[in-house]
Amino acid sequence: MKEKLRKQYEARAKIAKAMAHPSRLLMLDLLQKQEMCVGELTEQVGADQSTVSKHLAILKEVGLIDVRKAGALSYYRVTCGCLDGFFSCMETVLLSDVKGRQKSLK
Amino acid sequence: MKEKLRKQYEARAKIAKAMAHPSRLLMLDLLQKQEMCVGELTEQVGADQSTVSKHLAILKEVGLIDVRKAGALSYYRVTCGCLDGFFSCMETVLLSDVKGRQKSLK
DNA sequence: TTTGTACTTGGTAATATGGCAATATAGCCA
DNA sequence: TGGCTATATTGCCATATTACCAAGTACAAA
Repeated sequence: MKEKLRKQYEARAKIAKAMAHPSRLLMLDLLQKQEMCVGELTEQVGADQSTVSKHLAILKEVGLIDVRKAGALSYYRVTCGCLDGFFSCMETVLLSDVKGRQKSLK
Repeated sequence: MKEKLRKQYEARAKIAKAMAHPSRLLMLDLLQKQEMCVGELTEQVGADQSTVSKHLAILKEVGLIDVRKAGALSYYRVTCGCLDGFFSCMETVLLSDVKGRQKSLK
């Protein structure tokens, strides 16, 4: 059954796609350190509140973040503890990419 | 200097974006196990060869893969060894997401 | 040089994404 | 209830992605 594999890659791609935006990466980074409400995030990100809300919906949709509602406030936080691995791997790729480009310039 | 941080998130987002497609994830998975030429990948992915070639260019652009040319053939391979961490984290998110959804249905 | 194989690149149409403004919804307090 | 604050949703537009076909390049064998 090859169908199942394809669906698995699609599911993974959704997660990667959810992370494929600088604002959302910043938000994940912030929310990993501590939970924050939309207003705080909006200030940090520096975009329109509606835009931030949309980004949050995307991250929540794939399960990367979760909400806790307290009155009129929505506190978001990261659900998984493995994001640091993601980020450090990205840094590795970025660094080796720089090295690779330098080598190819010689 | 907040500018520098923003650029870092943009750089990371490019990597995430490069991975944000099921075919490219499959290709990364395959190329991590062994290097392959475009023809072999095309067969595995099941898309047009030009499409596969473009996906490869995207992955190469961000430094996730590298080429080795042997005559008329182009052998691609993954450059970094930390992709397994990526994939397993994605699985974690997917699993916890399923659990979360089940819980919210109760 | 001609022919064939292996890739890559350019063109194009369909679809998806990202941003802001405007509007809607929800909780709180007077 | 009415008004205020905090979020979420919707509409619309500009831009980005993706896929395929067609055309182009590169290497190799004849």
